[in-house]
Amino acid sequence: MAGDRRRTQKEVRIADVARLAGVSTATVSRVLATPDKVTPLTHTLVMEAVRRSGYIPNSAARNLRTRRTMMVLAVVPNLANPVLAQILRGIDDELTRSGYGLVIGNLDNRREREARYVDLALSRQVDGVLLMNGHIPENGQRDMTEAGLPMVALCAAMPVEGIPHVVVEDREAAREAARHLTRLGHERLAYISGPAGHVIETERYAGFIEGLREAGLSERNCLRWEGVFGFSAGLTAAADFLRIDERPTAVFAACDESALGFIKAVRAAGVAVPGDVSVLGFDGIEFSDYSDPTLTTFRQPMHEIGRAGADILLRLIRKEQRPEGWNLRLPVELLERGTTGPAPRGKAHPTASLARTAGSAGEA
Amino acid sequence: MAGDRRRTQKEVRIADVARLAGVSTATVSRVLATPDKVTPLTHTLVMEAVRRSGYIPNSAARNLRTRRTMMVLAVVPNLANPVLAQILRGIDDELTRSGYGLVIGNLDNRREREARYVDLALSRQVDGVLLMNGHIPENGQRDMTEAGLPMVALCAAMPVEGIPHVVVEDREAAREAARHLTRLGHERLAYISGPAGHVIETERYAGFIEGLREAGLSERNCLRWEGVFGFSAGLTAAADFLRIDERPTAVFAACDESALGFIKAVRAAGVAVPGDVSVLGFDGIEFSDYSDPTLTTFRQPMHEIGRAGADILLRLIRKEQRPEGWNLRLPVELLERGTTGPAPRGKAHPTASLARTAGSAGEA
DNA sequence: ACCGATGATGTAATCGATTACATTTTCAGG
DNA sequence: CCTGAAAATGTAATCGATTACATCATCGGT
Repeated sequence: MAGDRRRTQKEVRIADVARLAGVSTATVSRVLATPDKVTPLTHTLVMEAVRRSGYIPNSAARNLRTRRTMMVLAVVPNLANPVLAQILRGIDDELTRSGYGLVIGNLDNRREREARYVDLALSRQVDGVLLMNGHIPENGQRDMTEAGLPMVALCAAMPVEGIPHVVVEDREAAREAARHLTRLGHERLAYISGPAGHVIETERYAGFIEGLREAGLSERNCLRWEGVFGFSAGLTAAADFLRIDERPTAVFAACDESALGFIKAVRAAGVAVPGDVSVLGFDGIEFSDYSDPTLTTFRQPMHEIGRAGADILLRLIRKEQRPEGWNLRLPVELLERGTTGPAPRGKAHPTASLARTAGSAGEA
Repeated sequence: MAGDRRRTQKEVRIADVARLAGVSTATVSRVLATPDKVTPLTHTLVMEAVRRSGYIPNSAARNLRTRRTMMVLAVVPNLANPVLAQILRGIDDELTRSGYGLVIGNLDNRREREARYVDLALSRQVDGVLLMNGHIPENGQRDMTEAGLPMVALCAAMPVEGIPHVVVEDREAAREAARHLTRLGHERLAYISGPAGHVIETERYAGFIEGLREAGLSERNCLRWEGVFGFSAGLTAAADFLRIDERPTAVFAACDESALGFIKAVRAAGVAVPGDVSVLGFDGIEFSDYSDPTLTTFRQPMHEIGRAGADILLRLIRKEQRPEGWNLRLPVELLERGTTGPAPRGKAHPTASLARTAGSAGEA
């Protein structure tokens, strides 16, 4: 009766099971962990005791002893980003297959949030870390490398050596973007960037310019609008676009949302897509196929990025010898859809009526 | 030299810090946990030792002793769903504020995945659970309630008593949907459902029918297409729609993706939205404002659902007395945008040319 | 100058599993 | 039937923190 009231639900410990089964705790543990090291009889005995008592091992105790938590931390800049969400699904798939759990380290685009996840990792609350934020998180005092925890970078390679990464062919894709657009006859282009200085951002821009050069153009033919990954970048870019005298006839956006934001805003102002301006996205999010017109874009293998990244991380955790293929560069696929078309011909200002900043400073 | 090689990175334990600072482990622990219970001198001494040694408490040990993990599990049907992603952001915000971490239990729409998260919860790997899947997860043997863990249901109330929930006014909203559409003169309606039997699904349908009744119609005026939460439901619904003789003039979809899928498919077949058919969504995902035309829909307070749910859970974890407001029904807001308009008048078949299943079985 | 209360610190038990090592059982081979 | 290796099981140390309890120091009040 005494000491009875405070535990509404019984806490069953391994010792209870052992007593119930008439064996030692060691044997119970073995039955659960290595069933083949145990007599069939004891096995059934113990399992029955487990069943009857409703025993579930306490993971804190287990983690302490085994020095493993079977948990992985995924640090993402923004949980709500559809690309990252898909990558997380891929990660989750692979982790689940190996019995690992997923802890989300959502930065919500605020870098100061990293500190918390550094602590999480360094306190060994997880066995490994997947980084999708393009750099090593730090908390002011220390950074994540200090723990000696297995880490893998996704989407963007790390600025330091020794961390395997899974990325896509950003540069090549951007080059193809330039090829695609110039081939359609576009000569005045624009680029809506992601966050300045971001690795993949830099890659994509560089690739785009390279592609322009190949086509006999240069970066002087290409406007650059600074932005973030999101709709807003497209909106502000569009605002500028509409203000411009000699408008670009093709726009390459570093992500689909920017592209879609841009399209919405310019169409609202009467600009036709792709009639007046072609728009090319990047990512291939599900929604890009449901806009009107459907968005021409590059499809990233999002699920596979996550899956492969998690796979590599698990191998690191298991301390497998580093084989080839610790670094992956996955290809992307150009989806030619409805928002790109031939450059408008003839007049320099396809939408001259809207160009308010200059009368008609035309050229050809 | 011996035993030196296997630890590339030193594992600093609390005892090391204690020795370095010339105090006991208890004091070190106190400095870190309850700094006010300690002399300023010892405080600096210990902190200095912590700094010098790079000590970080081992969370497994701490969790074992304190019986807390400072982690919360969120069970979601589908991580990539934009509504759930936004809710997760809200959850994360609130958890972060209290120093809690977030473990994701992604079901990926496969119910058998629940088992794993039941184990996770029952093994006390987390301090509480947020359920967004509309029922109590089980693993065949046992279900989540057995652990006596704090739980809160989000989006959908639980079929059992005793679990606080945060939901939105699904029924009221659906009634308003009916009101909105009938007021525009629509009399032949259709409903694209979510997964059959899903709580919120049931609520929304019931509300919609109620609304129709109020307008003097009945469920005989309303087609019902079974679906899931996603684009595909809209596509299949559209396929059926296009096949129909007497087409509905207004469609209410249980989620924005279904609505958008429907719109894409019918427009591809030459049906005008909202000219020939009005479409009303639910959720108010970010994209719904970037489709063309922009989607008329109900905006859920997604972030707030997550935030409030996490808040309640944290209070449960802290064993606060149950005040009022453990159950929340948040309002939704109708966003009247571009996909709903007056019912097409005159001919019974606004798009008769497309109705291939019947010649012209018109009426009015 | 002494007492008791208050506050700071130390000692050691504790959380609940895993596992190294010791012990017992089993069984093939002589 | 005996022997020794292999297999099964048991005993107890261990993981690394927190915290109850014991001890010691401090200090105001008389």
